[in-house]
Amino acid sequence: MIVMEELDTCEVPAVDPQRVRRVQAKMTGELAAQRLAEIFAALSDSTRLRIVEALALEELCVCDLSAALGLSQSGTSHHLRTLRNLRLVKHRRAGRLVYYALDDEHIQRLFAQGLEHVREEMPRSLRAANEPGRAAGLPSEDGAR
Amino acid sequence: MIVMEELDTCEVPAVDPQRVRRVQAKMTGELAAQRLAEIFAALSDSTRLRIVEALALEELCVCDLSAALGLSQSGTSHHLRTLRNLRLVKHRRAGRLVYYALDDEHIQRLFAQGLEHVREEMPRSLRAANEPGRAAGLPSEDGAR
DNA sequence: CCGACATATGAATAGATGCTCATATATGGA
DNA sequence: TCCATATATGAGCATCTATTCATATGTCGG
Repeated sequence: MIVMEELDTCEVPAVDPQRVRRVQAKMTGELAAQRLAEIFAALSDSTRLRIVEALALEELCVCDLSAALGLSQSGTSHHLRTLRNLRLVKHRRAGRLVYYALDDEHIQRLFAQGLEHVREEMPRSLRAANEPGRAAGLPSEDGAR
Repeated sequence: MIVMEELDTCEVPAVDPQRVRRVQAKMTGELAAQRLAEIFAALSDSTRLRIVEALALEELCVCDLSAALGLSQSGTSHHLRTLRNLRLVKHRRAGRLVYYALDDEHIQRLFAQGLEHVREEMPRSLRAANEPGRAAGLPSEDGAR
């Protein structure tokens, strides 16, 4: 039916055309793939992942988030914008502060699911993960008060 | 205990030091975050996502995969290497052909979970997703046989 | 062993991305 | 209104990444 002139667009001859067609018929399509890729891209940066993990624990304002992860204010804000644009986080103002939180549980589940996979592959290296008490240059007990 | 000299490493004053410490204590740590980021990075490309989706449907050799998605042989191979390096796909030889498949269900679940999220956000645009019968330049019914 | 086919890989290039510095916006208090 | 604080944003730079082209490796049939 369709075109047919452009059979070998990709110059690759199919070994099993039936299988090829079967797969194509079930594929979701470029559009959704691109949208999904954007979401995974947002999670493809370790810094942003840590932000997501922190926000999964509790709502945080930008400065506390920066402090907790040892990031610059600017960098934190840029990352938050990325997450915001994809509606992965939501925010609310409280005076001059802006509190961020995960927008829904989907991302949290994605994160959890991924972590589960990682844990299986890093049996021992995971041990070194949860460091003592500080992860960056945080106020340790009496830093700021 | 620990260092303490470097309190304001990030130059950002914490609003609620207690909350900051609480979050830090529960964080997984850079290491796991980086590993996880690598995995999400592998899924952050729409082409690779389509490869994953195709392989989730059924095992495919490189040429059929290329044909199904309309990709060049070289490009397909490069992407497969990326996925292979992260142990997201496994492969087996069958003569000159090499068949690829997802390595475990973790990735499939990640993909499915992500797609679920996307579907919620794209109620109507999703309709245009599953195109007629061809997605690339595939053999249409009698192309190669 | 040789030619054909399937896959893998290296190099080169164009485009995307994270980080930092400087600055803009917004809110609250004097 | 003016200043201080909290956050957002734009520009510039160094780095990474996807894609393509050329070529290498590996397997089968003769």
